Amino acid sequence: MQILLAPENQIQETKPAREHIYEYLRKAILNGDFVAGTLFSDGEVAKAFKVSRTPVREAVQKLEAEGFVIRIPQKGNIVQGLSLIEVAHIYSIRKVLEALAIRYSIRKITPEELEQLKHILQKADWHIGHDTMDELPLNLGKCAIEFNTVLFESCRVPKLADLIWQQREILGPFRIFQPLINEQLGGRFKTRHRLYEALVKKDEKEAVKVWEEHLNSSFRFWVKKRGEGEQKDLFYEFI
Amino acid sequence: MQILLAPENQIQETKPAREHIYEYLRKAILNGDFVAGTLFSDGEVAKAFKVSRTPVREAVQKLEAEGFVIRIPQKGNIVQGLSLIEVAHIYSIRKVLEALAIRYSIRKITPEELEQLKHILQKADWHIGHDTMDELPLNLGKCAIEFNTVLFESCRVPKLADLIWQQREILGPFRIFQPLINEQLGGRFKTRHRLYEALVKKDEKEAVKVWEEHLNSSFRFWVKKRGEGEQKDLFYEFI
DNA sequence: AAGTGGTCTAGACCACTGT
DNA sequence: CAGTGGTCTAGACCACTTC
Repeated sequence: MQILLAPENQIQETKPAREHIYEYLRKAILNGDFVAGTLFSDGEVAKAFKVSRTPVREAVQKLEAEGFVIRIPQKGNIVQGLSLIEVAHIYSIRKVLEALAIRYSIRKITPEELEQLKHILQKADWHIGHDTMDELPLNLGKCAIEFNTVLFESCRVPKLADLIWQQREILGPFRIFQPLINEQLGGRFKTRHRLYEALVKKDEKEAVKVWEEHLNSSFRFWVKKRGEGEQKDLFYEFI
Repeated sequence: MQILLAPENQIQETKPAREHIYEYLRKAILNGDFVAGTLFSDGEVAKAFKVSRTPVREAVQKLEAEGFVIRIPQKGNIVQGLSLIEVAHIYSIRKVLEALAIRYSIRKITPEELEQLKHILQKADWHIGHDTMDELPLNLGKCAIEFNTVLFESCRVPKLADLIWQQREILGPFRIFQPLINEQLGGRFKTRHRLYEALVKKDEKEAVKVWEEHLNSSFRFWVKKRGEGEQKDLFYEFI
């Protein structure tokens, strides 16, 4: 795989090598540096990282378990891509999981967490008012992640939060976020404001509805961005 | 861990050793042979299986990723138990995931699959009519698994089916099934009959409702079986 | 200081691929 | 039948614990 450049970030930390490798490969896939369909072997990676093949194999096994990579017996590892249909499926799964999380949050969120959410929203508003067009997407992205982190923690169901992040990460946080922000700017945070209000009022129906709409529009954006005329088939795939 | 007996099933197949070990440990945990809280090290297992520590480590890493085991840095691996609260969470997650699968199935199930489901139900009825009390639980259990397999395949969303089986397996298929069958015998399959009818009629609301009730009663059974007076706290945990 | 556990390396071995 | 890829072993090394 000529794609993989030797990583300068060979920061010798205390973390096990397989974790470095795992994170490096995962990021590369999510960023799209590592194009879907690319074939690579453990040996190549081992050489690039100057380690033996064992830690690489372990890293790749983890990636395989999470669906980022497919290991084909005597061929090598293939970077997994996502068809639009699979994206639709993931969004459908996210809708039910995140709706469940919100229903838990309504019951369990603490006043402190509500305060934190409010604070993050204020920060986002400040950025919208003061940032240059260059900085804004990045900062707003950070705020969104902070908001979601607090939100999904507040449900107090760790396993559910894990599942949600797992699904979210498959979609790749970076690939889509920049242009999404540019296009929909404030909209993203208006829905978060509405969600916040619903959480304060403990209005479960409204909270779930807001968030589902949020995800619907997020998915519509995906379709628009890389729909290859196949939108019609998606009717049965996104529910 | 004095618990682990040397496995007689050292069936030298073509499968990698780590898979054998993974499956062995996983089954042992699910069966309850491997009591929650047990501490063990890779080395012990390696010795018991007469392999080196590398494949064991890889097997345990996989178990850790799936939440069956926790690896504690300089201590060893601990078999993960489930509190009743966590069981409640898993049932809540299962409800939304399986409901989604059924909504997909309503749209996508093929006539052949409906035929298969019908056939499995007939087989189950036959067992209820003809089996001895000894055989019945096992056979009915097999039918249930067959039914579920066809059902969750029929949604045509592989990732969703994976997630569902993953959640189901955490609960341990064996630990609970025997007594459950004995107690509720035909009831389990009455709900499956009703689900089948709803699928035929493409009645989404009814299908989802039937299945959610099915899971509710399944969870109630868990609580009854090992509720340690903490039922009250569960009110907020199972939704 | 000895012991235990975790990680990695080097290299052997085997299975499959592809001329 | 050489080449590549996947798996495992033996053993070294290091970190942390325990006495």
